[in-house]
Amino acid sequence: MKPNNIPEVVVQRLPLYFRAVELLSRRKVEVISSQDLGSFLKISPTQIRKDLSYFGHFGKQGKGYSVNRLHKELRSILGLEQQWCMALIGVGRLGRAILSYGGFEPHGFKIAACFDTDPKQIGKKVSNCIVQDISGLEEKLRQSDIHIAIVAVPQDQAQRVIDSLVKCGIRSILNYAPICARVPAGINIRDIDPVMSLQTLTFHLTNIREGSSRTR
Amino acid sequence: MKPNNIPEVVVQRLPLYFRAVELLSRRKVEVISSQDLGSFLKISPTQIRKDLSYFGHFGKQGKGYSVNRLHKELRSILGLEQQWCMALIGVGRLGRAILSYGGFEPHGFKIAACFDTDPKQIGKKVSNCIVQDISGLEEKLRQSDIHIAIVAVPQDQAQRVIDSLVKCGIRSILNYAPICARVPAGINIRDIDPVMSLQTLTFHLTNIREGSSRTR
DNA sequence: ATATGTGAACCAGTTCACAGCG
DNA sequence: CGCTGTGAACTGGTTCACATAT
Repeated sequence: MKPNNIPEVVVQRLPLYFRAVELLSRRKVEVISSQDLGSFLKISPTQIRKDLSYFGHFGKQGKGYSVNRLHKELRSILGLEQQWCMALIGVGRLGRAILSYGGFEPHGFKIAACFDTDPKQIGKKVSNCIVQDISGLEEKLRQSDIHIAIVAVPQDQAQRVIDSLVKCGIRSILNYAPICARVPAGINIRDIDPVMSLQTLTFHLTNIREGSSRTR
Repeated sequence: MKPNNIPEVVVQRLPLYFRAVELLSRRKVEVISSQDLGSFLKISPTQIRKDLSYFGHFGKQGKGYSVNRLHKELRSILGLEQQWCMALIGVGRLGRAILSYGGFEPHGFKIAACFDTDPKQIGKKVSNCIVQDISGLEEKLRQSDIHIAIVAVPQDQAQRVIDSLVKCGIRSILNYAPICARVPAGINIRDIDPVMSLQTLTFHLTNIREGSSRTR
């Protein structure tokens, strides 16, 4: 049961399950049924069972899922047993906000280096991180174990930066730039764009209609 | 052709189209075919044509879509002809980052008020915005035209805050808190959680397999 | 000739229904 | 008996194929 072709929708729900199970674990809940987990996450129990069954038989019939077991399994499936080092590209207003954001480290994600092209920034220390010239990226990647890059550069520089990240061997990118980046097959990119989210909200506000909606 | 039941997936692609068309407009491109727009956005031309056809007949056979026309239409469809005022709830580290982020205003989204529960914060000025007690929210909503709330409070306060937002009549929420919030039907909530995005990336890094992936 | 708009065909993802196990 | 795990049925979203317009 070591799968190799999980639908992407399923992969996107896994972190959700993990988060729920972390919470349950903290609350000392020991067993949870797909029923209860489902009503908590607003996902159908069948969905949850099917998703989890891609990876193994974690549940106990008649009982449910051991929270502890599920926690461990999801941690392993998602690759969260190690700490992940990341490089931040772009230390403008957005980049600085990301650097000062304390939400990554508790989850095992660490910004280990930051880069910029602006000569005025290079050498400066921002949130305990010395800004380096982006030309040093490849070398830095060799000597440290950075596997994820966060892109926080302006729109017009983003594609170029992403290209050089890929050339340096980065395969995972968290992209905050408002572009539809072109990446070769095998490279994973995840976009974060609050403005686009807001625009779907205003669509609903403008086109008054019933029914709530969600995304991930 | 004024629709009332557009699939949510379609709604989520509209901002993407809008962004592309904005860019094309800036580049003085006058006409674009679904073909070309598709290869730019990595979306099939048929998909684009079908999506747009929900809202009208914007294209010209044999030519393509007038960029200008499409820009205007999408602006109208998404409700972006007006400026939207937003309330930010929570001015901790994350909230401050959001306040200082300059990416909202150029797109017509303005943080018009910010709130917190921490007495130490109340009355302080953060990025030109005076922090108010959250108890003043309902009044503030009455006197201004705020229709969107941004939630940037800690996990354990988020559901409570969202409940009171809903009670105050807010129907659109951009949620940065790592929770699966319960909202009544008719309320739209969009979650932004970079950690979850990172976790899907580490899944792919850990379970080495081919094929790139994307989300929105 | 070229590109849109759209019903029909197709496919992926979700839900159903139930067998199997604790 | 309760809840998981899963093939089968279904749903809705995407792509195909072509009629239609310029």
